[in-house]
Amino acid sequence: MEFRIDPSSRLPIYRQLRNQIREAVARGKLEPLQRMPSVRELSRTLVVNPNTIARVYTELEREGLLNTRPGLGVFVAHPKAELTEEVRGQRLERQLDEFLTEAVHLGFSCEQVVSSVTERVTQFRWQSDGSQAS
Amino acid sequence: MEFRIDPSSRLPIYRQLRNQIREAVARGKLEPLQRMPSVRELSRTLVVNPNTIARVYTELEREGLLNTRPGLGVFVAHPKAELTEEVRGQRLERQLDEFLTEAVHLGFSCEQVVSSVTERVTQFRWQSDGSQAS
Amino acid sequence: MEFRIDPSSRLPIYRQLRNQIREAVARGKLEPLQRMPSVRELSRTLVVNPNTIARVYTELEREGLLNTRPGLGVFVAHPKAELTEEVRGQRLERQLDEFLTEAVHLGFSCEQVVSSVTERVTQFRWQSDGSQAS
Amino acid sequence: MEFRIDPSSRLPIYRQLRNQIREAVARGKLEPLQRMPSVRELSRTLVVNPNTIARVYTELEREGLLNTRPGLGVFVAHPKAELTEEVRGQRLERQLDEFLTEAVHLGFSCEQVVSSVTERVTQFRWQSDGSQAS
DNA sequence: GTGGTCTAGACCACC
DNA sequence: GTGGTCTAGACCACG
Repeated sequence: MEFRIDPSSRLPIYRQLRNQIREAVARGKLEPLQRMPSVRELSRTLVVNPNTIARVYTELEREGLLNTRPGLGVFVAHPKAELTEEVRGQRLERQLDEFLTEAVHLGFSCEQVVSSVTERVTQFRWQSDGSQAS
Repeated sequence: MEFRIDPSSRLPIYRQLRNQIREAVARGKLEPLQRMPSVRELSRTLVVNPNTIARVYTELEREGLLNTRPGLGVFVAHPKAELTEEVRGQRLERQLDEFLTEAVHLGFSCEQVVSSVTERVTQFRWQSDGSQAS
Repeated sequence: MEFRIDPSSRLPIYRQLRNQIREAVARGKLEPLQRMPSVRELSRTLVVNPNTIARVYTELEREGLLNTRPGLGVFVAHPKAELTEEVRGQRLERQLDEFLTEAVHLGFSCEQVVSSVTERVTQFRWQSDGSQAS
Repeated sequence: MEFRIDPSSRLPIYRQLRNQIREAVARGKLEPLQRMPSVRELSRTLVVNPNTIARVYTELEREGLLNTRPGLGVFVAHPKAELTEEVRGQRLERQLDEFLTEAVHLGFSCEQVVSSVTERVTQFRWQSDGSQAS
């Protein structure tokens, strides 16, 4: 995996990196048990302070996406959904409305949006249906 | 239209309000030429610093969503998409990937996501197809 | 509320403070909507680096115990349980076993432990029953 | 006895193992005079560095839970509570408050907590009352 | 070697 | 004034 930081972005470095890792996991480009680059290593390659990298890893661990083993390194975790159905539904809806709002203001039509979704959705790693949701 | 500030959100007040206005326009709850509440009025009803409200209006005017007519008030603008086809496509894609990433991590299945979209999409005000921007 | 840091403790400063805040909330000594001391203020009174305080506040916000409003300060949040019943049950059990293990090694009897619990339990702020649990 | 290391735990290996041994003793699954697996043996079965196992045994010997007899192996010690009544009480209280704090934040009710305790308490090996320690 | 903690001090955004 | 981000550099614990 390669990550890239855009220093000219108004988005803080740690958020850029965090988002990229989250997306990579969601796309299956990073798989469970896989080892992440070490804090110092990523720090060197991205030319970013080690503390900033460590912060990203710490946050993603708290979210359950990564596991860190002291002395060994940081690893991609097995997915597990710990949230209530209600909360999960609310969050999906909120994200969806944000997306649709943006799409409207960009001037797209309903059909264009739906077809974008059905097309793009194939690039991600989904739970098999039935497992856990509303 | 009613707007609400959620103090428990980590999102700054001005962004919460800006997002709500953008969404209201996208949903057709605010229509072109409609008058917005004055800065002072909104400031009172939301119990928010007038400077903060003014900032929101200013930003939305820059985005082309609102028009300020000095002495008369602030009005919802007619939509106009000024971006190139390429930029619009990129932005939609980026927003979409963000949404899909979140959906994966929330543990939803592909089918659930697609059905949420097709259902929710009806609540927004879309361009009729073909006309899409320019 | 008063917080105290024991520099001679092997527990990191940020964990000491975090635990104290969590316990204060659980005991009702800190109530929802109440304002927390500012980062800089706590930093001065505890003679601890502001970054360390900020870290505590950030983590507690992510846990849902605190809300931070940029420019205004940090506030105690309204409680909300977002986790699955299953996860909640597992965590309670794990904490309980840890406690009981310690109690055994300290040489207490079953009766002494149960009476300690029933007595001590009154000092905390509980959900009314029925609301949400196994 | 079987011990298991959970890689997805943020707890260092040596602490996971130490806790498991302490809990096993408290539950009576490990009894006084019983022989523990050798350092090399445990190292192989858990796929853990021998130094790490040795460290655990050393620490538990210092705590008085284990006895090492050079050339013979490591054995579970006879329990002996050497602490003063005051210290024991303080420690129990501290552990208990920690447990109750967690329970509150998980959203349990008072009744649920008490019933969990009275139920779970039967799985541990308690001192008969009166004799409590010394 | 790995990650975790802490400090000092800078600069920015929010209200 | 508030909190948020980032850097530099130190020291410690883990395996």
